Amino acid sequence: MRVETPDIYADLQQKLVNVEFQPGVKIKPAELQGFYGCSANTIREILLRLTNIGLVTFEAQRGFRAAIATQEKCNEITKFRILLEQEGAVGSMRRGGLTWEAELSASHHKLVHIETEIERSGEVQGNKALWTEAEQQFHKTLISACGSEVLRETYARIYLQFRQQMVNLERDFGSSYFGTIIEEHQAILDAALSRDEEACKTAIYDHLKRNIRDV
Amino acid sequence: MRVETPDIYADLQQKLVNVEFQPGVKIKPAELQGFYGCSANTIREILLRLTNIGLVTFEAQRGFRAAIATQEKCNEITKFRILLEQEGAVGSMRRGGLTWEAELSASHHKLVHIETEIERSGEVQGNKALWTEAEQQFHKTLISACGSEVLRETYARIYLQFRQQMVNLERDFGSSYFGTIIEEHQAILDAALSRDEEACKTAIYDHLKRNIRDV
DNA sequence: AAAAGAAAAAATTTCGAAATTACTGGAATG
DNA sequence: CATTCCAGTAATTTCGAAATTTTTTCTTTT
Repeated sequence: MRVETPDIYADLQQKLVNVEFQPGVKIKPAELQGFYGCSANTIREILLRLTNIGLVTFEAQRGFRAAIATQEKCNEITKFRILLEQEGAVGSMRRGGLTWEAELSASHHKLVHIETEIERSGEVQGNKALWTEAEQQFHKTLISACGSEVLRETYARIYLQFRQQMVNLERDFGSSYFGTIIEEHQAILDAALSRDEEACKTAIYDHLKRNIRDV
Repeated sequence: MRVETPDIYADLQQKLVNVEFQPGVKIKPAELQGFYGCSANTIREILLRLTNIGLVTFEAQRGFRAAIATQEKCNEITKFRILLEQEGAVGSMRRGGLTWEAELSASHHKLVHIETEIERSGEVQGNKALWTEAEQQFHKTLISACGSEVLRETYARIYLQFRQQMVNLERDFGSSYFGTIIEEHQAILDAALSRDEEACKTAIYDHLKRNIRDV
């Protein structure tokens, strides 16, 4: 197996986000070297870059680990995500035009389609990567017209950390879960398209509040 | 000259923040290697980590540059900094106790001392590093009790970028500059200590708004 | 038997060089 | 005269191994 460095980066990111490395587990360049067919140094460099976005932790002389968060930190990530998403959504509602509305509708449509399918079939595991991608796209599109690249980049980081630490560890992907999620995404879409800033902020909060838990 | 890796990191960060590398200029590991007495690879790794905090840009196969921002991006950084600092300050006002108040007073006292000295003597250049440090400490302390490590880390990044892109490029360090700054810092301190959230948010905005310019 | 210490093993970090890729300046072509 | 092509040069990226540091294991001591 011979792949380019950017592909290795993408693959590792995807594996981390989807918890193929258990949070807290050690990640040794020398072990991945064989799998990816490159030197340990190249892996090291990639891991160093993944620490930038918070998916990996790095301690000098002690190597890398898949990031692990306490419940308190999970709460921080969630609250911070809410702050950024509310700010970004409001920005988009003020500056976004027809193109933004169309893109938001489109990404929502795709998302609902996948969520409905999962709810109908009950098959979560096989559709998770597909759903992850669509969910990210919807939220990304929501804030895409906010006019701040800086905000979007920070949001992207936090979103991945959120996913790594929470979505995949969700206790209950049971029967009613996707039904609820569908409603929440609908509420965000409706508020955004009708340019109701307060309603949209509330909908975002309601969508994410389940991840804030008592310590 | 033989130094440890963390020292090289700190030194380069300090140089970048204080614009000893002009924004946009190429930074070549092979050239710094001699100065720091280590291999080019070590420099490369350090630069990679400095891209994490936005002080350096990296493009595959094209190496590193001191980050350079358009006026638009400067505006984004400023607005984002305002958002984070307002959120953090409000958090501190709600959760911070006597210790926080004392630390804030202390860092403000130091800052005012330096600013007054600069205003009196007119000697900016020689005191800049000292002032930079004190200014950062004050703002950092302001949000230190907000209860969110995630927010504080993001703020730290943005603060450094702000400094790199703006403070050092400030057109006018003239006579009245530090007088104005002193008043603004005082307004922030007063509002924070009296737990007046709206006044504090306004004071933060007023302190930073000069950096938002028309494109 | 627990704690401290020493030796061995494993992992991380640094290095110098080889391989790859981008850049520069000049010659050939239209 | 401008443009493209080509070689030479310079920079970046990758590599495998050496040096350093941490971790583990086994011995010794209290």
